[in-house]
Amino acid sequence: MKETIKKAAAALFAEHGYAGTSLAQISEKVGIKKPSLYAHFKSKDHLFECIIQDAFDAETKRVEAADDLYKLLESYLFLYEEDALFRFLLTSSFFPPDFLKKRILKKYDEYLQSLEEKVKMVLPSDSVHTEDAAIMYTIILDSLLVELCYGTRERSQKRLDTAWRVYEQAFMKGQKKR
Amino acid sequence: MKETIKKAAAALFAEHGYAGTSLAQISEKVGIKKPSLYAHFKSKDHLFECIIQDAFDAETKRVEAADDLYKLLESYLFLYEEDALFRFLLTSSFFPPDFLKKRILKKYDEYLQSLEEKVKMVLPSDSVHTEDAAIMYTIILDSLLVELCYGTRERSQKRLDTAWRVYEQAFMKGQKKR
DNA sequence: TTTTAACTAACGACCGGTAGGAAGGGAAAG
DNA sequence: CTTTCCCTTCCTACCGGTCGTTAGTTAAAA
Repeated sequence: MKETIKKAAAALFAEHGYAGTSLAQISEKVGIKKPSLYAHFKSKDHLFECIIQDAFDAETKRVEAADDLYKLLESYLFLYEEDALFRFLLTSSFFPPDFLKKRILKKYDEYLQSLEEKVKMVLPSDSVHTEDAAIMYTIILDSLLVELCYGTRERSQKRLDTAWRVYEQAFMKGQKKR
Repeated sequence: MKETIKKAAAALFAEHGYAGTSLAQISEKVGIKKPSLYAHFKSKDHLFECIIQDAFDAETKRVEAADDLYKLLESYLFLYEEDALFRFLLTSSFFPPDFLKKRILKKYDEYLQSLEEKVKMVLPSDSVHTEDAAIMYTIILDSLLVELCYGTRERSQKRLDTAWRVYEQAFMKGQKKR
């Protein structure tokens, strides 16, 4: 049940934001009455925090498990379409409720850092500009996430293709092409 | 007075979102009572729409007046810090209230298109990959806006530097460096 | 027998919005 | 020049509705 509630709430929070989603909407989507939510979560804030913790954990695992930089980028295309929890993470990071702003910023920082380390690990150590490569990678990722929020799937794919061509040319010369 | 209200509302909407900002907060910030707002705007929706129209108009003008691609990117760094109306545009585009989602998406499309045309105008016509250059430019811009929302000023600047170095190398070889 | 998870009822606070009137300024009429 | 009138802009008081949350109860599970 707890998971059912989190799932429904994540979808609603992702679409309408924290302030724009009411407990009445959540309970209705789950199929229970509003006060019943309090048997599982002690407040709206608490519910939100539980979900975002799940979302960060899942995303961290994904990044840690990745071994191909391009595939990691590409995976976000599917993820955005099919995983409400990921959409929740995205919109809540772009626009967190006030009471979580600081903590989310911190987590985003850690996330960026883990991404940079991942890039430095995967890229050949004889590359001269690994730091630049890491920054450029986060640039591509962030722009991809923005495009996913707005554009069509096709346009996101095109953006990824173009960006990756430039990226390979700049930082992976001589490496095996994917 | 109308302008005073719009200014205060824009700052609040930018920080807390549409649903997270109440008319009571706005009127308090302005220094009048809540019902007085209705002498100037017929509803909360209407107020929001007026502001976002202003914001889009201002941003469109800025892009049209630009003649240097790098300077245009750089200008966003200042803009984000000093212009509440721009921050409003940013957050409202990332996360629009439901009743405006469609219209804002459309405006964003037009905005991207005007940006692409701007890039094609400014870049030398003998460039082979003007289309790629245009897409890559929007990638850099979007990622810069994301970083502005989260990171420090310095990190945004670094991101811009790195991205621009790659961009010049890929699309402006042989052109005068800035 | 204790715990858990659901319910109904209701709370105070706040929401966007309305009614109706007071104060002030500017233009028109005397 | 004064008076009247109107329009704008603000106010106080209040509306119905929704918000997140609590109290108290019930029924089934452990």
